[in-house]
Amino acid sequence: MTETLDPTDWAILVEVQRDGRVPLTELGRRVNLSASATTERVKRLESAGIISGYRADVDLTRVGYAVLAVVRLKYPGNKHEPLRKLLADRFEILECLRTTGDDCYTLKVAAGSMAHLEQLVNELTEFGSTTTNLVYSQTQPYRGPQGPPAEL
Amino acid sequence: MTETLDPTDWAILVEVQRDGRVPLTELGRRVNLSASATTERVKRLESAGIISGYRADVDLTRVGYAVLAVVRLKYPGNKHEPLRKLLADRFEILECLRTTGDDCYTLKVAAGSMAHLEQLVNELTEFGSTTTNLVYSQTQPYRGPQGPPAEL
DNA sequence: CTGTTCAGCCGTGGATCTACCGGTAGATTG
DNA sequence: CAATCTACCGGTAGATCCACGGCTGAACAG
Repeated sequence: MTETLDPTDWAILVEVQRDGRVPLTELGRRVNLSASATTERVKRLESAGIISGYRADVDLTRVGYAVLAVVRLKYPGNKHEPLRKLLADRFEILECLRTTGDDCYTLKVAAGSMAHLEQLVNELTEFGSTTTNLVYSQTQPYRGPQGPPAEL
Repeated sequence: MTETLDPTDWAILVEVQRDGRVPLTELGRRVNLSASATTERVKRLESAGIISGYRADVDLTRVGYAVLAVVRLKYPGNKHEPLRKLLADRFEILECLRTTGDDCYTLKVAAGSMAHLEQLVNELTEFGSTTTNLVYSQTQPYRGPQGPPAEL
């Protein structure tokens, strides 16, 4: 459990989060390690589940999703299966966080138009009351951890 | 602008979002295309900005970030530079969405402990009133578009 | 001190992948 | 019809991946 990550591991993590397709030889060059040592470390990070996968980042607006919204869902019941099913079916729901507080779920939703968003929110309103906020802009598409957490 | 994506392009996007490190030859096999044709399409998607990058997914809990939270920030002023600076400095702020509604910003924040989160929220409270919700769980780490948006 | 163990690193060589080339079929245009 | 364009294919040289064995230094027991 207590996998201690040394500075080289963190350097690798920073690099692969920035460029997930960097060849292992080039990665080794950047962190001052041979290709084989780099390969071993990356494989260790992968099989330990620290690197859980690699993914391409797709620009939503350029593929037709002009509208991004944050929808908070106040969900009175505790029948979670129908909601899980909706999440599995509707790929427009990019992310779903279950949280503390009045709004049990916080969703990130992409839609092609306001009409499309309206339809999605209608489906969600089946489950409870919703609060929707449109997204003007997001600073970074995503950003991962760059080092160990501050110790307090 | 109106880059029309055919079903093969979408198949490629789905695959590289699921496995960003798949070799182009294997990717071609999966979408029934030769390696060179696949390479051309991927490069076109990249240079058109549709694929904006590749990144490794790091499991936050396994690298010491035990706490995930959604912080909404009500930001009365319109001096945005100091906030931008904080975002650039604090890598614990994973995502920052500027939205409509009372809460101008919605942030996703990772912390190593409640004390660490408290400190981060204190820094944010310099800018305005905050609402913090802890995250119990998230369905998928992330999910991108799997096809064109519904037409309405 | 000496020998053992082990983790981490390196270099090597065969298999695989990438980048680039020319060639072809079908659609479009003049 | 000829010219052109797009998307595809196959082939090849060079780069990369991957599994292997050897090397080194630290930790440790005798």
